[in-house]
Amino acid sequence: MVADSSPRDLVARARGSAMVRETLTSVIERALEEARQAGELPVAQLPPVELDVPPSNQFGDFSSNVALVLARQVGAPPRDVAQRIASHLVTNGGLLQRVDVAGPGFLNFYLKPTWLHDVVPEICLQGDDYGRCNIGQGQLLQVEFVSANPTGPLSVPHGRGAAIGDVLARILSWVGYETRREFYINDAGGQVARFGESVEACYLQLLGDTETKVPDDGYQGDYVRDLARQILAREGDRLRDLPADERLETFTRLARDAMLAQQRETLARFGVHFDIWFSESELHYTGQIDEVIRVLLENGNAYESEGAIWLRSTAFGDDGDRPLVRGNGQPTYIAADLAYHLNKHRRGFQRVIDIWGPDHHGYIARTKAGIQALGIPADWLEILIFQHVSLRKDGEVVAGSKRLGNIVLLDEVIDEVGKDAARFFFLMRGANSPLEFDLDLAKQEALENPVYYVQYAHARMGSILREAAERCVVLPDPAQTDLSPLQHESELALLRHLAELPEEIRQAAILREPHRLTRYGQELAACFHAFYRDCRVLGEVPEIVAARLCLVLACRVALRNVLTILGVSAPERM
RNA sequence: GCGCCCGUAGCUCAGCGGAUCAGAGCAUCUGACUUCGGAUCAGAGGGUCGGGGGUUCGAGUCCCUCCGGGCGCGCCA
Repeated sequence: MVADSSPRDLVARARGSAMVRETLTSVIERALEEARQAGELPVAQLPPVELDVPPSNQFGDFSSNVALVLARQVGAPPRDVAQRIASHLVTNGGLLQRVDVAGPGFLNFYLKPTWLHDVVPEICLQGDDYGRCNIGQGQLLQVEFVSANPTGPLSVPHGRGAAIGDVLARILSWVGYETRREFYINDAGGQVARFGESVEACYLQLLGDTETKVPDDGYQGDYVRDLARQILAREGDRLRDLPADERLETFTRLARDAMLAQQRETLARFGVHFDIWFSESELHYTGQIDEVIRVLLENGNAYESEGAIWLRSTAFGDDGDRPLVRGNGQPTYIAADLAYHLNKHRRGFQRVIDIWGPDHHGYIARTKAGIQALGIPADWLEILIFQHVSLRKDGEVVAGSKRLGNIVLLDEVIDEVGKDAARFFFLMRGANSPLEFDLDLAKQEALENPVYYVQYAHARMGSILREAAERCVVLPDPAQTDLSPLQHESELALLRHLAELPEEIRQAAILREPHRLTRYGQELAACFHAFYRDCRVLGEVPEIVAARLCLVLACRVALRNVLTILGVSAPERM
């Protein structure tokens, strides 16, 4: 049952599959360079080498379209170019077994068959770290998301933003960034004051005041009255007799704190924890907003007109100049936001990603213009917009409109479908696509539900390993086990998927697309279920039992890592 | 009017730095349990990738245009 492994082979194995792409890429790059020096590729600059996994393994383990990309520059038919490259590829003694030129000019690479088997011990060796890499090189990076006004509970769209931000942050830390999650509390503007005013009015009404009404542009929901009741229960009627401005200030503060606490609690049960809660009002009272305005006036990127101060955002590609300070002397939201981003920049973040809802896309141009006006490069800040969320319930689509007052709360969704399903569903679509969240499906404890499908695969892995223990089968050491019995098509397909995890994570990070991992999880689960059907683990001859148990161990590591990144639990039993 | 997003199978959506890209899940139909969890799996039907131009040897994929849907365009945050 022990492999034919000399120590040297084991070393080679341990370096194994995560480096397969890198190794192959450098082999190709070397061939390109040699071909160029031989005068066969007369181009100034060689393109980056892209490796794809072909749709069918009859096209090899990996393929590349470099020849197709180069053909025009070289001025030769793609297949000829491919042939020239292929002739410089070194195949002897290495990873690479064979290269084909196929179709219009693809290079198809066939690797030594053992490369897939080498994946298993490597995964088991790396364990919780399988899938990590270091393209971020420890750069300090911030993801800012949710950042709701503290004037109400979090709703469904906040949930989508929270899931995207949280998982993107985790993905980025997996690829080597030093990542911080930050929540910007918009607690300084007129909205918060109006909210305080609304709560204050309810409070006074509870004390029998029939004169005071909630302002028309105030907040009307039941939660406002609930909050007033809580304050009444805790503080009694003593707030009634405070001087008017002090009373409003008090209610604004109490209301803000209460909503913030509630939002924080909702996020916690959603599995989202922020490193920093940054208060907008801090920017006001520390003079950072005044400073930004002064700087912009001094460097000529702001000017006074019509009694207001304007950001010259048109100088940086925006459609119009934007007010920074109103006629009444109050700074606008943008002024605060620019001060905030300058603050982030000063805190040393090498890159910042803001995740905004669809209603904010109009602010991208002015914000980017603003930071440039402050001397910060436009690409230092990335703004990711996610699209609208609708809910499907009992076959009907629920609008979730704020205007109609029927907003659905994130808490309600978590209550109904649970944290795991909620997170998973929010991440099933690309941020650019509108998302229809099917509550009925998310709630089902059945195979149709993708979350259960994936989690069930994990539970099934656990079940096999438990059953093995029941039967007193000793768990094999993957590094010492001959894995060559893994030859069934289902086993090979599973191995290929396992080998791709690091690349999937890398792509999800580079493209800022967390939804790739929910899809990957579904694919991996599907591969595992197919393997389970085709290949019995226990009760076979010992060599096969050992090899397949190793495969199961590796699958469990990979799937658990995916679920960990998604913030979805990986149950041993269901 | 301007801007952003979307339009791919009956439904919800992947694929969009061109080729090896016509895909997944659900729904529908048909099959598979003395055995590690059938909460599973296999198979089938189903799409001129919104329309039309263009670039290209080659276009869901890039460009233009039109149509349809969603959302934004305050000295609100």
